[in-house]
Amino acid sequence: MDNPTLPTNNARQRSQEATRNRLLESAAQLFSVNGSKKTRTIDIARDAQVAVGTVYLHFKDKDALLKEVLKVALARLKQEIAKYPPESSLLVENKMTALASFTEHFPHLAGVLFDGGNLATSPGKEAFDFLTASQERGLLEGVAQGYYRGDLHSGLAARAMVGSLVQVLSWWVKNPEVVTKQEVINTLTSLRLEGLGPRT
Amino acid sequence: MDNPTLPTNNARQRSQEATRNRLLESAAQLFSVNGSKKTRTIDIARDAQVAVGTVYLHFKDKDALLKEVLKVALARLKQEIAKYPPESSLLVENKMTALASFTEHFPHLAGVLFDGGNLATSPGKEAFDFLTASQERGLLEGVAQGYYRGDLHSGLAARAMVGSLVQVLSWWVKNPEVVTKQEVINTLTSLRLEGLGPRT
Amino acid sequence: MDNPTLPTNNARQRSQEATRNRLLESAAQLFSVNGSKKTRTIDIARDAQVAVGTVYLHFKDKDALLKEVLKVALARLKQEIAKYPPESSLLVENKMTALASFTEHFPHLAGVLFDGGNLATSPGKEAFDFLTASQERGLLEGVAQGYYRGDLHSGLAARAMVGSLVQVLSWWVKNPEVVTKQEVINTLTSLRLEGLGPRT
Amino acid sequence: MDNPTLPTNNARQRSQEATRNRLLESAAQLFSVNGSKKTRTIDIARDAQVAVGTVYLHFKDKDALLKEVLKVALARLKQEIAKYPPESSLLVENKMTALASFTEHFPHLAGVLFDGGNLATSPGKEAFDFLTASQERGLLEGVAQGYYRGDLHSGLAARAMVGSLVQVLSWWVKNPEVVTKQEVINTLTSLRLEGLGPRT
DNA sequence: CATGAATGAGAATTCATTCAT
DNA sequence: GATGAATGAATTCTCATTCAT
Repeated sequence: MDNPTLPTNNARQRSQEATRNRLLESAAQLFSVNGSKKTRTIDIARDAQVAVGTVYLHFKDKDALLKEVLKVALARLKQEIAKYPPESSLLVENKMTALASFTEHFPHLAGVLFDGGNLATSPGKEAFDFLTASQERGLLEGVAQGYYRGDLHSGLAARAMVGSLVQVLSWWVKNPEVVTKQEVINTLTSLRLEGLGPRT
Repeated sequence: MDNPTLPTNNARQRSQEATRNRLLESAAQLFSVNGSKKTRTIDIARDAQVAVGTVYLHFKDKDALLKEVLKVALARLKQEIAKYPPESSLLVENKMTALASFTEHFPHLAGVLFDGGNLATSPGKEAFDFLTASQERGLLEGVAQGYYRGDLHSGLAARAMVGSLVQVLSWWVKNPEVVTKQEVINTLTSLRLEGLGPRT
Repeated sequence: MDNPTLPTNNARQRSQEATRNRLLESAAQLFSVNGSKKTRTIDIARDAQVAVGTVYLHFKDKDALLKEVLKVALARLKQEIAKYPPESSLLVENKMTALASFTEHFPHLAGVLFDGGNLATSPGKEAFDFLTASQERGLLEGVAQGYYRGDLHSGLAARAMVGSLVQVLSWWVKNPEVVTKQEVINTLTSLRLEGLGPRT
Repeated sequence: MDNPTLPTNNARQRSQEATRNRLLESAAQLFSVNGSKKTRTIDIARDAQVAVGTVYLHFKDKDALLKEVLKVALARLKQEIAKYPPESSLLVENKMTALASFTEHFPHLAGVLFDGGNLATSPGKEAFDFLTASQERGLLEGVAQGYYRGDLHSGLAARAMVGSLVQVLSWWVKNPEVVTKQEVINTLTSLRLEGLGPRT
């Protein structure tokens, strides 16, 4: 009943996938700390405990590896956001919590995704556009339902919001002990809703 | 009164300085578009219409050139801010206007200064810290005087504010025709003061 | 009479040999099209529908595979020539027919055997020397018997003859529809015997 | 009247061109002896007494260098052929002399140009086609004027002739001491005109 | 001072070969 | 025997920096 080749193949496949994942993780970590340009492929390989050639077995070249990291990061981010029911998307706090959780669970992915330098690549742009579009959509919906003010340029406001998110989260990645997750969420949420104006 | 050598020297000095300035401008432009790591020194030289060697006549190395660009950018930004009386520093609109004017007049410098990748380098850090500290100081003052709410983590809030500034302005640099300067100022100002909450 | 293991062994042996032959064929084809240096072992394996490792089960290394291909090619060529009675070896037309038949039946082998690049390697040299020596021998015999002119440098003439053979046949391999086998044979034969001079 | 910059520029230009030529020569020599694939760029650089980087200063990559060598070779060959008056193009001996002279004066270029492996590249193909077309044209003209027989497939015959030329000349490059230039010319000429048939 | 060809250390990439499964 | 992921030496190619003119 057992074909002697199948288990082997499965084991191989599993180990291959494990190697690929290790490479993605190592790359994410090193890219997020030093930037992709300053990270040498050999360092990624070493960190993942494989030979240099193995990097090229799994990814066409260094750039393809970066793109794949960004792709994974975006997927994980979407996953995290999807945990909240879509009808609650207007609740700013939920969105901020999702973003903070993503950053908390996948700090390296966040570090790469929120890195300004990577936003120039196509998957980086896609990620950035996803965030901006998502913010703009939320803004427009809120305006339509009377929750938000309608006098702002939506594209500009969306960009401003993404800017603060990205800035705060990428800083938090590197300084996780300075503030708590809750503080991050609270600050982003209330700044967004009320700005700096005094509580009424 | 005229010494035949003096004009030559002056002319030389002037042309020398002109070359240096052209190099700074070319570097700023290229750095702002492609990032410093991806910009080759030979491209800067070409853009400034000089030989590669000339770059090294004016700057110790590529890194020194980047530092100088950031230094100039920061100086120009401070200059712009200094145009407003210090006692009015609390007026958010003035600050935003200064930032927008800086971006308008020196788009390439803004592009470099507000680039996430460059903010990580040591001279970039100084610029970033200046911005953050300036925001945080403004925030704390405002809180002390009762204008601003006092329940936010000041470092976090400052970073969020810098994030939206940087994001909006660096986007505006690349899309100057989409929104007017006044829209940029208004959006940043009212988002900061009132957030997305509906007008009362 | 039949041992249950024997058929298995025979089957194995047969499949083993089949694999080896597939590898030789794939190698011949790829070598003949792209040259051995530009052909990757993995491509040979893929073409033969086996894993890379299998190549090394049948051949010590890539070079041994090339040598084997050339050896097989030379053997097949000799086989084809042997179909004609030795006493008729002087009949140029017979030789040409043998060469054309070899090329027709084993185009890939001909492609490898007649490839200038491969003729430089040690096993290629053997093949090339066989061809040249065979031509030279024929020439000298013909001279001795008064059929051929005796004023040519035999080595040089032999080389020239091999050159035209190789050139024409390797071109024919790639353009089989342009000329018929008979045209190839006729052209080679009469060019050899009479040159371009007008018929008397 | 003398601009102090001009002499410098000229000297520079001359030295640059000299370096480029040295690189072309070294490449031709090494390619012709070992083939382009087995020749390392660093060896070319060493042979030309420059650093590796210099190779890439003058040629986009290794392949561009090979193509340039082939281009130069073809140009020189045409030059040699052009030394004879066009109306004498029917004189086979003149053509053979031109080819032999080219081979004699530029053995490395001949070695590369007549290498089967290089005929796959576009400039190699161009060179080969030039030779074949030139042979075919001569053949057709000769037939028209009644000098040559008209019963051969011209394309096939042209290829056969190119084959013997290339073979003989590339062999002569590597064995210059075995036969004299005159023997080469005589053999090629009379084989072409009369074949192996006995003198009448 | 300015030039730009040359340098060469350093990084990316390839691919024949191995070996654990 | 067969497999194909992994290896790493070997090679190509890049680019900041120098220095003779």
